[in-house]
Amino acid sequence: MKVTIREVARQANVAPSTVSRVLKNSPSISQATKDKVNEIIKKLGYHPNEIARSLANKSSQTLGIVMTASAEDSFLNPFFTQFILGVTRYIENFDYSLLLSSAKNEEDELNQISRAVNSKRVDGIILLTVREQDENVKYLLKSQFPFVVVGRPNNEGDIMWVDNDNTKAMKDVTETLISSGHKRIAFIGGSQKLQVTKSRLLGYKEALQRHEYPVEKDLIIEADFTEEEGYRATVELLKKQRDIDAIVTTDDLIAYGSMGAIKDLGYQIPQDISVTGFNNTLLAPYLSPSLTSVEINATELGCQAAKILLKHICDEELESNHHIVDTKLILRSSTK
Amino acid sequence: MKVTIREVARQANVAPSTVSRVLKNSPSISQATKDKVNEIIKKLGYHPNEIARSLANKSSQTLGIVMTASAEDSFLNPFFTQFILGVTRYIENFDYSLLLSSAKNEEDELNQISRAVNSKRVDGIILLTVREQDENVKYLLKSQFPFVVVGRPNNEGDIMWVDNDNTKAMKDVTETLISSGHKRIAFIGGSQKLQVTKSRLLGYKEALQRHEYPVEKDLIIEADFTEEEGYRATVELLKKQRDIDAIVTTDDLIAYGSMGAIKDLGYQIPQDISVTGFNNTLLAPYLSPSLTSVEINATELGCQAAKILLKHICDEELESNHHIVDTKLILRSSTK
DNA sequence: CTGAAAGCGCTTACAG
DNA sequence: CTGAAAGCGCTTACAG
Repeated sequence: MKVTIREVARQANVAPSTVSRVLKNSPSISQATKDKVNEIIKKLGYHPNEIARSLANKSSQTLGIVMTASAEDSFLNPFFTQFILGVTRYIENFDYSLLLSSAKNEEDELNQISRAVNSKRVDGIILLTVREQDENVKYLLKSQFPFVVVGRPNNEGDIMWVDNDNTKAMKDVTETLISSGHKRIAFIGGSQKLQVTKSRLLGYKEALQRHEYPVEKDLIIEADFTEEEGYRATVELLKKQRDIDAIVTTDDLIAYGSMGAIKDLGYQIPQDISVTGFNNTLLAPYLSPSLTSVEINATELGCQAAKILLKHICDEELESNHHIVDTKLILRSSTK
Repeated sequence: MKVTIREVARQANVAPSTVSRVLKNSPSISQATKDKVNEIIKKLGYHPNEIARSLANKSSQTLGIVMTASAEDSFLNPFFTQFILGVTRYIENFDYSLLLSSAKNEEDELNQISRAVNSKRVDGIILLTVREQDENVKYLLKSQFPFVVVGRPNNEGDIMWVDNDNTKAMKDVTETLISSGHKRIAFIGGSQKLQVTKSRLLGYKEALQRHEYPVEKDLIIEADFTEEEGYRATVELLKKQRDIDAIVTTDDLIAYGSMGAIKDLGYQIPQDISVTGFNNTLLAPYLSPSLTSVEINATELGCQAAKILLKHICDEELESNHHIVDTKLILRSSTK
């Protein structure tokens, strides 16, 4: 037999509204009544129906995440799982849940998002990516629906976001290489249209300039986030240029491809050329040589994204509309 | 201004119940009325409130998954992400959603599960693991709540499950090695208390017996699912035994550790000793030599788990209480 | 083919 | 300190 608030009320000889107040531990209820009601609750094993609660409260106590097409195929990256873990860990303290949906492709993302928004099943949404002209962001802004994005958006002021300090992270990498004696450092990054590439490239340049190294255009090269592209870019680089003694990349997979090219061209890692990755994926410790990379702390990003979004939803004061999560350079055998 | 079914009804000059029927495309509504109502729905951008729907229907149109403690820390395994993807892809065709929660540890799992059950927020639950004496399973059984588990349970008859045919998979691996001329094949597996280890060990034995190879106790060794344990087990094996020319393992990480030990002891892979992994993790293609492994099709497992559970929830006829997902042996350079 | 009414299981403003 | 009533936004059995 199903037990509802009415049944509890009946057996406790009180009104349903009283039971409801006991449930939220309202100060206006006498201790005696609370004890009596709680006893019946326990006896009957009563648990409130959260659907009914959501309807009455007009709040689903749920956040939503749409797995984007791009997030899916990069299974190499533990990012998604770790991020989710950070989110769930944080929100369960507030009795919030996480609703997940997956988009088949880029266009499908908007469907998933609008469904989540319109169905009233979530109180807020976390976007795992931001694009240059982001339709998802535009839609959410127009709908005045609470959301937070992962990654630094163009129009920073308007929306909430969490991200690493990519510029600082890449500056660290480059400066570490400089201080260990590397003289000519190349940069292989993703599309320079991406904000994340821009930021990391900037960090690379800042480090060079700070140490009065020239910034050479020919040492900066674009590659997609694949092994093949890392390989291609590295071959291109090493065929034309001499004296390169380090290559920094913006992704472990690019670095892996790069390492393959370096070996194939007869160089040794790190004796002749040092290589660094980014994102500290599962791969990094298992490559040979193991790959120096940058840990981005995805769990912490998830936690902070949830935190900022939840605060906004609960109308709490936000000190800032964003949060920067620290990175950590993990030194391994691919650098000297 | 929020738009509800009442507002649509008012503007269309019909009753809310009629709008509701139009929404589910009830055959008892005239086409003229449907057209009229649909026009208003479109004009107002009306979307039903799914929370209210759930309450009225007593169905949340949602499945739940609890991330177990063990699932979390094996980030090497893309299993979780792929599985989730399979689930979401399948259920969205039925307008179902996926609710995710994470357990801090083994005991916390039951909390998460009972919360999901009692809150009425999910119509069914997917368990990512089954244990020997599984409290979660007991609880769900007692609650008469729909659920499906990943992995073959002890009391197969009672509950729904999806799994690979681990026995067949390992038999394939072993027979492939036999047919390529390997003479003395060792087995390193996880705890023999685990059903999955038992099944894989059985496959190994069946292959040997079928080809009239002796089953030697000394060639079968237990190790945890870590690199270190794979290393330890392999050293133990190779120190005591001669003429081993292949080692099959039940996990890529064990295989990775094993490969390290083989190299350190001065043997070549695969010339002297072939090695195989299992689960075809992200690692496998990137190791040197790249690792032969067994693809378990986690996405398909997720899809089938969702399918069987959804059918049960919808009271559809189930041909079977379980589903076996095919595995695929991926041959790479670690075997000859 | 359509509508009025009751109900899903809660919450909360109001009254006492 | 507590209760009766109305409401959250839907659905569906019943009546016509």
